[in-house]
Amino acid sequence: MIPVKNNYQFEDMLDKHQLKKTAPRLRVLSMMYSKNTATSQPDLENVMHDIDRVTLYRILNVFEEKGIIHKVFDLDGTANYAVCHSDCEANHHHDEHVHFNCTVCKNVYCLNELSLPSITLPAGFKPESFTLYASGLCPKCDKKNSVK
Amino acid sequence: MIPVKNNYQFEDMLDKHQLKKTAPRLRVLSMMYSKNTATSQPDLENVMHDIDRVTLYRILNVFEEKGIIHKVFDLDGTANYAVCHSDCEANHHHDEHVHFNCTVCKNVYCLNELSLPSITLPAGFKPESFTLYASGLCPKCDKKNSVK
DNA sequence: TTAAGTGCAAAATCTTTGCAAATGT
DNA sequence: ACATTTGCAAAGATTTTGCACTTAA
Repeated sequence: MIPVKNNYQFEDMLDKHQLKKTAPRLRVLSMMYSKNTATSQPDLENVMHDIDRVTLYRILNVFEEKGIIHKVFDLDGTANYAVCHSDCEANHHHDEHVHFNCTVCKNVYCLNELSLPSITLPAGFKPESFTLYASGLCPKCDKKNSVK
Repeated sequence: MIPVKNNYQFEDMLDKHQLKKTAPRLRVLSMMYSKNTATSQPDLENVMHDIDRVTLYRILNVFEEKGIIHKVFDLDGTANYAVCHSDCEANHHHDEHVHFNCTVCKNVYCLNELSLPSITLPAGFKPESFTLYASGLCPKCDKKNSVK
């Protein structure tokens, strides 16, 4: 699990990447670290009405460039962003884990704890990274389903 | 490998799905079966200048609904479509294979021949489908790279 | 003949760009 | 003080919708 972080740690993260510690950036970081699912630009926009749409796009882009978050597309093709493991570097993500996209609530979970089984590709293909996507029912939606 | 098909077979495919055998649909089918990589709407648009942009969107959508093709997003989040295995059904795709996205030519290859190793998800997750995405150099781009 | 499919125009989204004002260091 | 970041307006790009015309069956 990703450990909970406080505001000082978010400020440190921005410092480390030579980013100014602005209110919008700290709020985005805080929101992303408070969830265990990935966040899309619309998710941010729905909550942070006072921050400009464009600013949110720019924050997501710069965080991705710096390796603070990584991008993952959900079943609808919407870009979702999740906080990276400590071993992510700028422009070189180590996001070789499993992404789970719930077909009901649409949330994208990064299952960082699972490692990928190795797989051999046909001759000639030189893979640099792997991601496994699973889709189906997440624990919450599965529970709701069986209760009724 | 997906066997090469002729025009009669494309007409049969449309028949089977209660779709009218129109020229635009036959041309899209023919193009998609002639390649071993997935096709995006822009790909079609670039080649078929005389077919309306909207028609191409609609053809891709109806083919996907009928289970003739399936959608896969590339590294840029662009929707690409690839012809399905015979065991795909309407709205229930069996595309549990490996997708390879080349970082140079951007092509998406469906490696149908590879099956996925089974993987156990954390408790509570009920997966319905899996897809493994790999990205890196495809055989063509790797060859070009090593020649120079 | 008529239901389905296409083309065009226009609307709705989604994302990026340019620039002046505001903010962090 | 100065470079960075933000907000706003506008441009670009992508995808969808409505509707009249055309085509396949």
